[in-house]
Amino acid sequence: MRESQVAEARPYHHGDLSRALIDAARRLLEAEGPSALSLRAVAREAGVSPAAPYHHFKDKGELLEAVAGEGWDMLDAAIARARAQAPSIHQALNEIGVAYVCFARDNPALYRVMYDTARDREALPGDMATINKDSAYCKVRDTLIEAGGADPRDPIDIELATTAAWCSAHGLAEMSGFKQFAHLKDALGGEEAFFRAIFQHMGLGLPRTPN
Amino acid sequence: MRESQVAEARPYHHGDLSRALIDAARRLLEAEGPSALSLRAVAREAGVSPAAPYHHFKDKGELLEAVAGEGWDMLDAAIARARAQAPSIHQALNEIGVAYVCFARDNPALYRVMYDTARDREALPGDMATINKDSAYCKVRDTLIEAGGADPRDPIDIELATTAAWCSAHGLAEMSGFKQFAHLKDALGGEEAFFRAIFQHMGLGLPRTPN
DNA sequence: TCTCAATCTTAGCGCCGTAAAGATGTCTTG
DNA sequence: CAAGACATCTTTACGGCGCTAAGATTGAGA
Repeated sequence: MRESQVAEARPYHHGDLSRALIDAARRLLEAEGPSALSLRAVAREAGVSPAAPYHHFKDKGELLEAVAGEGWDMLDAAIARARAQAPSIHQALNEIGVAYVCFARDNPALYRVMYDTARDREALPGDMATINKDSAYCKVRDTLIEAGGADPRDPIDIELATTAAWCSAHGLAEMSGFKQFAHLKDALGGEEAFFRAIFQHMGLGLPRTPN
Repeated sequence: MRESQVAEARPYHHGDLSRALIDAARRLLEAEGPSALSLRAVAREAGVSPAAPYHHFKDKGELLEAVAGEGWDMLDAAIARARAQAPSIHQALNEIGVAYVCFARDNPALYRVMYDTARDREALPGDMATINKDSAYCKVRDTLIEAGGADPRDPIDIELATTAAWCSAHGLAEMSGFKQFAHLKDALGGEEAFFRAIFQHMGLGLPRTPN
């Protein structure tokens, strides 16, 4: 080591700062929470000046969008895994739901950023169907049809059923970290059991009876 | 008018600044959105100096808690109205759900503040049952029992069913403003029809069939 | 009336997002 | 290989933020 400098004096032009910034943001996000994620802190974490990110992202929002994008990819992968491992089609829906909520529980800050950035934008889960055939939304939709929870010949019904399932899971995901459920989780023997019980009550994908 | 001053030079000690600050916050919140709500802006809106609020609230969070508290009161009232007006017990659940989501749609920024402050705290909807017998949570729970969606002799089942319903509604409420549902809302002839259709698919409070 | 405590203001700290302008290194073209 | 064009990064600076400390003002109780 030619210098006692620990960070060994980053070279000329850094190489791939976009990548480094996104990684730094994700690190900070899960370590300190969403409120602590400032653009300056990200730059600090990546070892560059506060203005450097602006050569790779238009503003803070655009960096967060990039972070959120990776989040959606991770979520897609988790849903795919859950669906592949489910023993039956009827269990698949519950497994997908549990996987969804577990993702939110394990990446709470990332999950919030994903929806915060999706809120304002034009594209959102419902629209992902048109963008990405491997999206979690499509997997939920197809599983729902296969399980008999939606009429495969009625596009509106399909979208409604998928949206209903998605919203239910999102609601639980948003509240999964709330401390008041602690006694329910204890009573049921763990968080996943709690999630499963809630999904049971939601009756996702079950044939609907008239009201 | 003794002065061309429009705001006519606020008197000695203002009178009830807490109240004025909460009102100013709510005004700003719905006018400019949650991100625009700074403590300084609230003070400006109320016509006092940036430091004045600190004599009434420990910090920004405490002011937001006060705002959120009024939000929960408003929500309780809306739920009570919906339940009272429902013609049948089975329709009551759907009406409550629709009222809940309409509240979130009509007060989006307030709704976010309500959950943002609830997230960190110890108390939350599930816990409100112990605090306020008139809370929306209790109304949902009682209606659920009456409709046969929960076993009245199983406290755990009651809480699970209520939580499931609550989470479903919250999920839809959170996403109710997403622009991608526009075509569904159009196809169904309005926002409320869309909410109703989603709740229909969720099957809230219906007797559950085994999985 | 005098004092005191509550309330409000001014001033200032360090943080933030962002813009403008200068420095530094790479790439292209002759 | 030289030289200018270009991308990338840094420095500096602006206004706004949450919050604190110290000083001014005022209403209320002794």
